[in-house]
Amino acid sequence: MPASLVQIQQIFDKKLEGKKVKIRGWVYRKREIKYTIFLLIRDSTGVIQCTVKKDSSAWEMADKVTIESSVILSGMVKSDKRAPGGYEIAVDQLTIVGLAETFPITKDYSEDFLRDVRHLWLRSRRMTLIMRVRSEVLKFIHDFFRRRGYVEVSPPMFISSACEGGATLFGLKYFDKELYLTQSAQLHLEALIYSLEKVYCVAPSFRAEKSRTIRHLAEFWHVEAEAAFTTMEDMMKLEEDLVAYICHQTAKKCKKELEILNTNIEKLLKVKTPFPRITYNEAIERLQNKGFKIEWGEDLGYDEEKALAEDFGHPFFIYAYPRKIKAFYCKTYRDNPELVMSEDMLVPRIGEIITGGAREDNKEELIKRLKEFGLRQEDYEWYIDLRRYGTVPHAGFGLGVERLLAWILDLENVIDAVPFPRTIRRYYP
RNA sequence: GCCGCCGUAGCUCAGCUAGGUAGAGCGACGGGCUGUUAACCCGUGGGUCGUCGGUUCGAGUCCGACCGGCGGCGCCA
Repeated sequence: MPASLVQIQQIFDKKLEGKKVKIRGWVYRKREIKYTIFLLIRDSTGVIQCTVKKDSSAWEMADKVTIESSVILSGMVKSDKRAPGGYEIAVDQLTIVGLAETFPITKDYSEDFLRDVRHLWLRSRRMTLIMRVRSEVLKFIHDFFRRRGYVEVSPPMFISSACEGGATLFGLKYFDKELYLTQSAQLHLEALIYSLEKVYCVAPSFRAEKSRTIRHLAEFWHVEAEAAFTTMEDMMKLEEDLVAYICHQTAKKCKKELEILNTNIEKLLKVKTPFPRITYNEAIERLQNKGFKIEWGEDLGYDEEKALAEDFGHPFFIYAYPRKIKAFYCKTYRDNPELVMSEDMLVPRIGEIITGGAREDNKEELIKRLKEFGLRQEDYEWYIDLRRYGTVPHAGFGLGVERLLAWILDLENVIDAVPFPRTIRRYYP
């Protein structure tokens, strides 16, 4: 009977003991003693020990094979207490698909070195698990929005005018013109609510912030949503529902990955809506009581955010900020124009994971605010048009995927939440 | 942009305080071992000590500049 091609996990799940199987994968470990070669073979589903005896016709190939070589092998599945996981394959046939040169990653490594060989480190168990969870989290995000009637849209990456501060734009040559990489899809999403009403996207945003921290990437994945006939309060409810949904689904569907990654699953299960909400004024008061030297009107620094986050231990909101420390498009409170309807969701250790709020929907107010920020009206005429033709109260938000993942998975740095991180210093591989 | 730390073998590091022939472990290679669990034992190779300059009879070590990286702040998701 010919060996049937299986994935490694099936050998452990389906009790293929006594059956002849064929697997394809990579050599994860190789250990040799006089009459036996042990090969630990990994594929995308798991790792299994394979034994090659000296009298086997596969001996010659097994002797030659190196760590990380790609192979196809077949043999009998046997139960053996000495094998990791309880099963192993007694190999009778081994083909080397790609003989690997000496693999540079060994048991002694530094963070720095792993960043240089990121393209190879992605094969590690740890990175593989993180990438799987990332994939699931993205799926949960799409599931959530679609159930709520949101339409996925595809915003442009090339833009002609800034959304956030102009200093953090990446400029680039666009034919004979100067353009920028987008910092946020928000402005373009706003244009789409006039027909679709509720829209969202998952797309990269690019920011030339010269930040050297564990929570900044020059290219990060941004979940953004925008909805018509919506207030900031509606949006905060949507945000907390989304984050709670992601946490609960991840805890449930990625239990195995979270356990191997040694993640605090309890933390995810404890996430409950509604999240605590404090105003900016309350935040300042709390901080002053804690002894922070901060005055009303100043923006919260990372130390301040961290101190507040420790009080809650869970995601929470700060809202109603001073107008001057938030973006031009934020809508002011009509009864107190010094404050804007802007809100941040913060989590312990990482800080801000979401910023959202109501957008200024009055044409005159918007033009006034553009001037206040020293922006040229002609660069934003298309955006002002959205207030000229059937303006509507609306709100939206942006969520940083890597920051959320870093919090969920207790990662030390957001760079591990993305396969090929781009920071001010790193763009290779 | 400001502040701090780091750079020695393919990898992880010691050597620097107090200048005097370049070291260890892992990996690689060769050998040994009848079941290994990132095996173990014996052996062999492997270095412009980040770069340039200075001090000195002599610099990995002391001094200066530069380059590269990591982290903190600010800014942000």
